[in-house]
Amino acid sequence: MNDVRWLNPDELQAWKKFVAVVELLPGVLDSQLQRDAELSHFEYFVLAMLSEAPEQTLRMTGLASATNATLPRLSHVVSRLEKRGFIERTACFEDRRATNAQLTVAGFEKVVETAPGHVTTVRENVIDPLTPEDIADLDRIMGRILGTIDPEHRFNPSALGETQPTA
Amino acid sequence: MNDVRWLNPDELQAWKKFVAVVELLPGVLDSQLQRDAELSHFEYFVLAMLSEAPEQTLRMTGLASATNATLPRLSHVVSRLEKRGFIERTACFEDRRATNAQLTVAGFEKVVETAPGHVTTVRENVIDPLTPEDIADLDRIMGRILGTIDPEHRFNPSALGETQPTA
DNA sequence: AGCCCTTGGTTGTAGCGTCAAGTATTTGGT
DNA sequence: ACCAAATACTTGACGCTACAACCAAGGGCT
Repeated sequence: MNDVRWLNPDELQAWKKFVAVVELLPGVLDSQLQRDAELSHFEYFVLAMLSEAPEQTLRMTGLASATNATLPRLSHVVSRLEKRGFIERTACFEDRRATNAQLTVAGFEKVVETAPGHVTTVRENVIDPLTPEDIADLDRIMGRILGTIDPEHRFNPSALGETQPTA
Repeated sequence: MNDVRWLNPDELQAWKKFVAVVELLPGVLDSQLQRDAELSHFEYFVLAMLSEAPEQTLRMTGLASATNATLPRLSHVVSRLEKRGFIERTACFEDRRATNAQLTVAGFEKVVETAPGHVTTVRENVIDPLTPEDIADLDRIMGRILGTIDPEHRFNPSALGETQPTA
């Protein structure tokens, strides 16, 4: 029965800090965006992913992958953003089951004006406290964890090397 | 106006992976605990922190710190766990404003029987994909981030070197 | 003492996410 | 050609969290 491999002290210490960050970071990102743009971090992320897509358009499933979200969650969020005039839903011609989500002009402007404040927050709270080696280590470690918790490879590691206002 | 320091390619790549993990990991932890113990990860964390405390008792504020939670959130969660018989609230004699949360026997047993499955999940998804160097790097990096996003030092880095079923 | 500010905690409400169910279309098998 | 299964998405209900408002008790100050 007791073949459980408990965490050793080093593992436990790292895990506790990691859990704390996972618990606290979303609040930090959300509150800045909520205060400055009345957007949750996830809403911003949806708009940002669309802003980088060709024609500012993505199918719902593709957008869900790009934002690490479930389809129901995305559907609700897109509905809200549609009501606020940032996104439009259009039918997909190749597959009539599918729905395209397209950024409106107002939505694109929203991303452009929101991005600087968001990037600044990310820098202050995550990037700038780290050295270049830390960044490389973080990338490697998160890549390894993603390899296990994202077995379907929903996460798309293809889009690299951008200086655009993704985040 | 445009004094924004955008993320360079390395920073952007690491940030995207980090965000994906922060978005996906809670779901992984929650679903295992929900399935096997009908507990959210946060509920489990509350019980686990109490199980390690002297007398299995902590004041609400202390428990909120230990679990990186706000007081209203904790209050609601403790109410639920109290209804399920895992926690009891008792008055605090030194400060009559305060409330003590104490683990019941049933609550302690719940932690004991739930811990192995949880630790296994943590191992499989986070710890085991990493090398010992990765663990050290993760600890260092999360410590640096915590230093900025947790300025009031709610997070308590004192309790180290345990092999107990914290996680 | 009397006042005010702070601290500790609870409660209500509103908003977001998850889960389950449902619809529409496409695909694959026969 | 037909039917079952899979895919793409939406919807509704329920549960949890954040925020704000609130109450009670302590600590300082005069």
